[in-house]
Amino acid sequence: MSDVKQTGLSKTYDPKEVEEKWYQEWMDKGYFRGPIDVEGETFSVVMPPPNVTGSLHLGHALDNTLQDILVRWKRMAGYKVLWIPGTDHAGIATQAKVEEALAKEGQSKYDLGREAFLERVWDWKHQYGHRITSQLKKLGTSCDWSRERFTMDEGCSKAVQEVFIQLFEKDLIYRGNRIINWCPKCQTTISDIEVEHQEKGGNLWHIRYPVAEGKGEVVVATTRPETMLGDTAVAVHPDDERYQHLIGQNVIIPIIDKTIPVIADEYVDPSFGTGVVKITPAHDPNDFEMGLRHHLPQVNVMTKEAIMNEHAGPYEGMDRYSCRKKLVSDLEDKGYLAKIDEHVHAVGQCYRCDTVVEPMVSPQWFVKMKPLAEPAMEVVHEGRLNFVPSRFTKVYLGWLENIRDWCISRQLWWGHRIPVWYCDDCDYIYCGLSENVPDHCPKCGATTFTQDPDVLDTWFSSALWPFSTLGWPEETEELKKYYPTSVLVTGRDIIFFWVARMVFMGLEFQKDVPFRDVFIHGLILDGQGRKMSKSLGNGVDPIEVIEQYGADTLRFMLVTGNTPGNDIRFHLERLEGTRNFVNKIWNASRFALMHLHDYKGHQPWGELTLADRWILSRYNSVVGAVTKALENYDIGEGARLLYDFLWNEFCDWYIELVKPRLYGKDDTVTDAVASRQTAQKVLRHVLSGTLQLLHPYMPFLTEEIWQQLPHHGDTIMLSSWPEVDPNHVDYTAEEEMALLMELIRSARNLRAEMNVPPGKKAELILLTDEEKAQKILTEGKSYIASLATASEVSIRSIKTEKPEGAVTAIVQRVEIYLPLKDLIDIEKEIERLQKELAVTEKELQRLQGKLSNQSFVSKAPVEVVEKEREKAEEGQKKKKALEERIGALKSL
RNA sequence: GGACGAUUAGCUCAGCUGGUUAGAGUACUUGCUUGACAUGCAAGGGGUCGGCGGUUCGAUUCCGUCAUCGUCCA
Repeated sequence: MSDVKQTGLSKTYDPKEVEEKWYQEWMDKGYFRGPIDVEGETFSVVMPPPNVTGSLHLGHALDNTLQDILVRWKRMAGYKVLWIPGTDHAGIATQAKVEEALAKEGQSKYDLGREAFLERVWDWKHQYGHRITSQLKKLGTSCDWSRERFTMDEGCSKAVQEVFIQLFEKDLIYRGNRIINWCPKCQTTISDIEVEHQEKGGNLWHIRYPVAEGKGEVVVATTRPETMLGDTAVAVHPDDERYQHLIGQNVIIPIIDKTIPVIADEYVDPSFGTGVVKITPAHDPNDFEMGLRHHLPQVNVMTKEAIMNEHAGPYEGMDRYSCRKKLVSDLEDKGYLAKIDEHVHAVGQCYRCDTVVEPMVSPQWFVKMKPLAEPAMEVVHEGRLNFVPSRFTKVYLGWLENIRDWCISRQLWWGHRIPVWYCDDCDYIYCGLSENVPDHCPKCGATTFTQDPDVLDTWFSSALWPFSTLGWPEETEELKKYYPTSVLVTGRDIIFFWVARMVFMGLEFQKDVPFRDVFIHGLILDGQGRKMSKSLGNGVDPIEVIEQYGADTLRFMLVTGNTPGNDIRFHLERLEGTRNFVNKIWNASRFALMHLHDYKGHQPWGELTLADRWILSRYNSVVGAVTKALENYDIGEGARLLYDFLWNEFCDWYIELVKPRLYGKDDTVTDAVASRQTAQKVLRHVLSGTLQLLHPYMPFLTEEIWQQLPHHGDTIMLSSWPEVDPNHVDYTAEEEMALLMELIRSARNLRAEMNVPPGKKAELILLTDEEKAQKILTEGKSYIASLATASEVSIRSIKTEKPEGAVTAIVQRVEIYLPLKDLIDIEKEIERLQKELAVTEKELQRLQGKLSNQSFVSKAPVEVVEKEREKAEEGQKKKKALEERIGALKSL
């Protein structure tokens, strides 16, 4: 009678209850907390803070799964781990949401006023700010929630002020009247990288500007005719022979009859349009620079709403596009329009609302980038900062090399207020903490100051995230212990926005990189390869996926079959495959548990069978390979290795091989009890270790099973990461099993081709003269019998008489005979063998061709040549055996 | 205009520093209620690795070039 007990586990795994239970347990026990007073090597990560009012999308799910995998792995590997979570106040996005809500009540933020409006935003934050973090918990993220931060909490705000003040004092922050990108809809400036350029079909209008003195005209090409109202010059290239005579003269802007000079500047591209360009310093960044070089006035012709203003003469009050239309038709009527060409050009749009951005001159705050960018580039060259994959280094460096000053002021209410006060009576500026605003202006003695109304770019506070979350500007233990962080995991779309800025801020304020590695992953696309977006409606809600399939399935699926940095197409079918894998592990574990109820933790291994030695060796190799994959950030590769090992080697082979021993039905062993105990030990060891390797990927499932297996410790989370055990590396066992597996497959193939009913046991005769093979066959006889459904397996010498009425296959110098008596059709069998012979001959030919190539033999490494030679020999023997068999059948 | 990535089985993707008979999942075909699992088992079919050159004894892998698609920058 067998020692099988029911486990009480259901046939299919139900993630829901399991996941909630374990997450709660981990939280209650404080397993996620970053230790402070414990010595040891550290591993720290700051979570890219999602928008506080947002909800979890697949991008977050991927990003945080990757972080969680690294974090859980390192924690098991004995590192002192700190993973800080948090959320971002997301200036424009959040403000827009609250404004939207207000609009539904028929109100605007101006109706409320600044203070009341901010209260509303805080209310909103308190109400919805926990949604995304609770969603992250469903995903299984093991971050230290006791240290959760928010970019506008007290500490982060303090850091922001401190950084602003220090940069101001170092002259790295300045206020300037410069050209910025203005979003007429959001009513704020945005930085250069917040402008998205889109190719759009437009026109190139050629406009005649009459020469002021004397006769003639110049024709100017422009994509934005309405800005001509703000022209303060036209420019030509200094070497352009066509226009030499005009340099220094004046031309007249049509319609408004304004006289402006013709200037010469290297910047002008003589081959573009007519080689004469209009210069509008107030509405174009390049013209702005040129205007500075030539001391041209700046004429702003638009309001903040992009409505033409008083400088637009007859067009005052029109929006920029109606103005364009009207102006063009007026020019045409008056004969000033030379021609219209079709022209594709890049139009800058607001990343938030897609409104076409208007370059404008306006007083704003800027960060001087050159001195900050230099060290941020150096650390990469010095190897102190690494990008994974490395190709992203170029993207990062390229941006920093061509960087322009960063406009950090935003005309919003929600955000970090700029810590600057202006004297109401003179031009004195105070920059510092609010509690230290002077009573009297040191310059004029006035007693009233007004704070700058603007707030800072959200990315300004995000840039400080790696040290503000650790408590800076206080000198905290966290900061000492965990800065710099180990790795930043983020999408490739925010290298500029965020990564680069964290690096220079970290270098400036901590004198060290904020993280040593930057692990960049791709974006998640829909099945057709399109970006997921609200407007397309092709988004997939990770929470729905978790509810349907479980977090482990989602996590594993997201990181499988993908290489670092590459985009991922999201296919629902892939979820099913992963769910099946989860279920497979569940059932393999059920099997193990059925046979482990009486497991006593038997001390010695006992006598290991070939199958035991094989699976232990394979398991060991997987331990090494998975660890190495993780070290290289090859998360997908690690997942693949575990999938293959568990499904193919552990389930399909080892469990099948070990069944007779566990059921006590292996009559080939002398001591059935001892054999069973060894099997139990190996089964538990390998399964338990594999679950540990899998834990970073599938935290919930692995914990659930591990808890039921015989184990030491309270949680798999804090169990020690498996290490390679050299005693279990056994290449001989791997080789021997490989032969047996091949034989079994081959025998099964014969049975299938001959339509032997699956349940019917049939005799197998194996012939070989190889001593080694004979030994292996003898040892593996019972495996062959059980897995190839053989009634009897006889092993004989090739020289003995060949079985009659049998079908044949040849595997590595072993001839397999499946005697079927009269059932076989000799003609058909000859045909089958001839097919096989043809394949063998073809391969042999290829090998012989290679070996007879003198340069191959002399130039290729010896091992390679030797390997080819062995294969050729093998093929030769197989060929001979096949020919003999065919000959024998023919002579019947 | 510049840079980067992709192009491998019907579909989705692996394939590290050049030597495997080019792999997986899925789909497909055939047969199976085999005492863990039909979310499963077994056996199979399916690819001139985008085109053209080059380096090499040998190229899916390295180099050049072109094509198509995508992304970023200007």
